[in-house]
Amino acid sequence: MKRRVTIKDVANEAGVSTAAVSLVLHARFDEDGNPDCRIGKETAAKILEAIDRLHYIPSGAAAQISNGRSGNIGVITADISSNFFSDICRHIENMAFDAGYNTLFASTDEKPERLEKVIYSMIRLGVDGLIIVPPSTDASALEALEDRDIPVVFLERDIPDYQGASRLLLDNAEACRLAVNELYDEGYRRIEHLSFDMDISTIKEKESGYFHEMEKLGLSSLAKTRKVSQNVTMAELMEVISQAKTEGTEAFFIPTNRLTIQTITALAKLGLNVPDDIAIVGFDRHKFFDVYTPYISHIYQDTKELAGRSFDMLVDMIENKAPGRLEMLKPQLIKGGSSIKKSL
Amino acid sequence: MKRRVTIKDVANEAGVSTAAVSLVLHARFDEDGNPDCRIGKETAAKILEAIDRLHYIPSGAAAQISNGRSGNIGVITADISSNFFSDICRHIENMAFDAGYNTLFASTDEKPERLEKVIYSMIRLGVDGLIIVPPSTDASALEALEDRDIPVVFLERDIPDYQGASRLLLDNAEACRLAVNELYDEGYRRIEHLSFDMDISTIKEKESGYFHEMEKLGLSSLAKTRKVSQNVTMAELMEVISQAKTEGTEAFFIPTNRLTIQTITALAKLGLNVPDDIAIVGFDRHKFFDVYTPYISHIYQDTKELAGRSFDMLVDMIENKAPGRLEMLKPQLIKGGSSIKKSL
DNA sequence: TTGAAAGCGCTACCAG
DNA sequence: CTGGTAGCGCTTTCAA
Repeated sequence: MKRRVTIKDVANEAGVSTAAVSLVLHARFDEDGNPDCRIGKETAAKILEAIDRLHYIPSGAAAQISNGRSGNIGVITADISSNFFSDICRHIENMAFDAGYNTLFASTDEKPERLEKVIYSMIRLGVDGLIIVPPSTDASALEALEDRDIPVVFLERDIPDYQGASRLLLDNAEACRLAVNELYDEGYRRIEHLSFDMDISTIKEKESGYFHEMEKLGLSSLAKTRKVSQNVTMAELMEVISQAKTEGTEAFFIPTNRLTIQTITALAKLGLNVPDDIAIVGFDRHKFFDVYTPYISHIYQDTKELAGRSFDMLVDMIENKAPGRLEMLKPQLIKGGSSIKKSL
Repeated sequence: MKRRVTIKDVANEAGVSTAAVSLVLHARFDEDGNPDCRIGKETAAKILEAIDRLHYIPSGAAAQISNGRSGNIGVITADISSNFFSDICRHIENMAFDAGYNTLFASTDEKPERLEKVIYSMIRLGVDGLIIVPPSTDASALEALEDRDIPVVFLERDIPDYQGASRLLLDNAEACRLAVNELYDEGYRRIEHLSFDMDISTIKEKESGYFHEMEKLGLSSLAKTRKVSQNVTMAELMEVISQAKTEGTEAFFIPTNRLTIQTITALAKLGLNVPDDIAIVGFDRHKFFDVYTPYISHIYQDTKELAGRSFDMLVDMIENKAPGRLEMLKPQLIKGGSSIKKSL
């Protein structure tokens, strides 16, 4: 069995103390090879050589235990295999890498009870901070984080009861305004809201935003929401849609990306045309939109911006002990053929 | 500043030694509440209570440092935001979770030089084993793993020069046979191979497999491969395709998922029809296929099986010191409308 | 400019 | 059945 190469081995090899090695390990060097710490240039060079020769890689665990910082940040989303979230994860991974952090990912599967377990794992592993897309508005799973003063950024969705976190949220009222008005302006009236039945801040905001807009347009009497379970089967969704079609629905505002895709699929299977049979404004972009005809009109939030700003907020909290703050992201409407004027 | 709750605090709170706490922490309990270690039922209960009261979470770092095992496995893929890989990651995450392992993810972006950095990070963090989708056939980035005898499983692609790893690979010769023959049987003759220009074992195997099949069918004179950079732009791809169309290409066998999607997109933008203008057999499934018409014929490898078998192989190596072994996965042809008989 | 040594939280061995 | 204690690899103070 091979033994781990430790800092001691390096110290021996270079004929110095472990302290010197540690110092050099964390030093930055100027162009002459001088470290920015109290170690001579020659000594430092000897040490670097020894590190190289022995293929030494310091143990993060040992470092973590002795100085309290892990250099890890955790990212908890609903599902890392979903398009929208894995995109965000990827951007965070890149930024974190450049900033010298490691990124740990985990998925909740939208199950509140998994959040607690995942947080437990992350704390066990050691994280300096966490970016979380909460699967519900329930704050109880975060107790362990509060206990430990671990900085948290809520991304895209909020847990209003949890104190001290930062938040990066989409202006959902504005998103609803854009979506509903787009359909209205193109001549649709029986505009319905189709969404998942979930206890998530954004889902709720979008629903009330929708009703609010319909009211402003004087369409309260036509306003209607249809909700499906997040595990909805294709057959069930098709049933819901044909039911709607029978009742005269003209357009759907679908405020989640996954359901947008599923609905398009269901419409295709039902042989219904977009937008002639049902017009659509969806939410978030999907690679898939590029190939589908007509192009799906959607509310767009830039994943790169989402990732970048949430990461910056987190690092600010970790490194500068910045207090939690709230930031809003402005949604954009991307127009496509799925919401163009009804041909009568 | 709040202080970490440690095993000592728990020991004090319960009035026992840290050793007792550690034992209880790792014990399993039968239905009577008896731990499977030499600790009395009452003592154990007291300890569990203390753990609960103090919201104690053990430090993985400290555990790792004292017993050498991290309980982590690493999964390195090309890009965690790609459909195919994130699917695999998700399945591994679930299995690992159930088996008591944590999963660490990282992406190489198909850049060989990033593999080395990512492996460095993983070793730093501590991993008991690694599942790797290599970005090239170059073994040099894995030196650090060899040094440390860290078990490795290559998934889907191989690095033939690296000794001692396990491998779970697709039978690419069979995949090519299925794909080319499907097109041949449907009446296509000018079947071309469209792929990325990359130094990856599977890409090369698929290319030679394609030529081999064309030869067996007596179509050597028509066999042709077109290669594009993995960063190909839509404009470039469209150019390649219209060029091919001009030259009389009837069908493409596209042995990577991403390029399959990109090609479909390009065809749509060029106003070319599938399969009448160009027939297609792609590789790997994409959610997107469900909505696209015609359904894209493709070679299918089950991500869940890929994930499950590679994870099992890895755990076997970690826990039973099993030697590296090679396993093959049989591809399947899923028939869709994208390869049906040419209408003359 | 450098080294010695005291912990960090935990496990595992050994003595009771 | 239980507790004391010596490390694990690293960082960081304190002395030299």
